[in-house]
Amino acid sequence: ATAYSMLVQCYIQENMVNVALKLTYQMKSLDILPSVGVCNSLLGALLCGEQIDYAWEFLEEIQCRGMGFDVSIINLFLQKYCSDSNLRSAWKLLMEMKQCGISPDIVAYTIFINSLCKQSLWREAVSILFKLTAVGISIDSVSVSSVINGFCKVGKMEEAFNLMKVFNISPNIYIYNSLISRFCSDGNMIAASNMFHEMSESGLSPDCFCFTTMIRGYCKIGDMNMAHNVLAKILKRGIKPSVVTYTILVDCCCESGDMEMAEYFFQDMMKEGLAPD
RNA sequence: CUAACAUUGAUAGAUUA
Repeated sequence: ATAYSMLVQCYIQENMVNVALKLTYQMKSLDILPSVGVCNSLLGALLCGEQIDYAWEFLEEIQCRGMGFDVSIINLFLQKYCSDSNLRSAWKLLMEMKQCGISPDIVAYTIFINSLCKQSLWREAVSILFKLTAVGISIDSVSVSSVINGFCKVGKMEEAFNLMKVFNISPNIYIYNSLISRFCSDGNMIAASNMFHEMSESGLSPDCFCFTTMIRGYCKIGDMNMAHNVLAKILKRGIKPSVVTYTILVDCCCESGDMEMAEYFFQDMMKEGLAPD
């Protein structure tokens, strides 16, 4: 069974999903049941590659054979609906899974909540959070950060801070980055850098996303020195900058007509082994 | 039964008739 599982995983990584699928069916005919992990990777790959019919077919097979069937598998389908903005089907699935004896977990609800926020339905998102606490599902920082990000995107900062208080969540780097990102968009680099320091001082290590957000902020107010500074900090810390990091810098230089600087950042990106997109 | 591994959710840039 382990050998089969590893093979399947490898085929998926090599983008040979169909081979992996066949192999899994072969396992079943030998009465070897693939684990939940294997089913998950396979379904994830199928849904990602828009081979949705195969995915459903495989799901049925999973149910019939009594293979590892749990909430994480359903969550993949939920995620698929939500990334297609098909909230109605997602909600239907949430309801139906209960009837199959699988109760949605915080991950399932977070997928849905996140999708609500993306469509500016914050009230609904928050009300689900409250309902969950009422039925004894504990709210984690991921679910809250999803809503906070939604609030930050539209500048509802008070609501964002409030939510943290209400659910007694201390900010992690995702939450900090959402907040900082708002300040950067507003060109308020004083607030942004204060937040950034607060984050570092509370023992969290900012990642490439956080630094990139700061770079975007400094670029926005035309402070290329500080932007450059932040980039230097990233490299010094041994964090890998991304294509996005450099794109922001190059874009900013181009806009201000400083082609020399733009060229410099572009070359630097290549040196880091990053391919422009 | 235990352990290990694998699997599902949140954050940054650019594209607009």
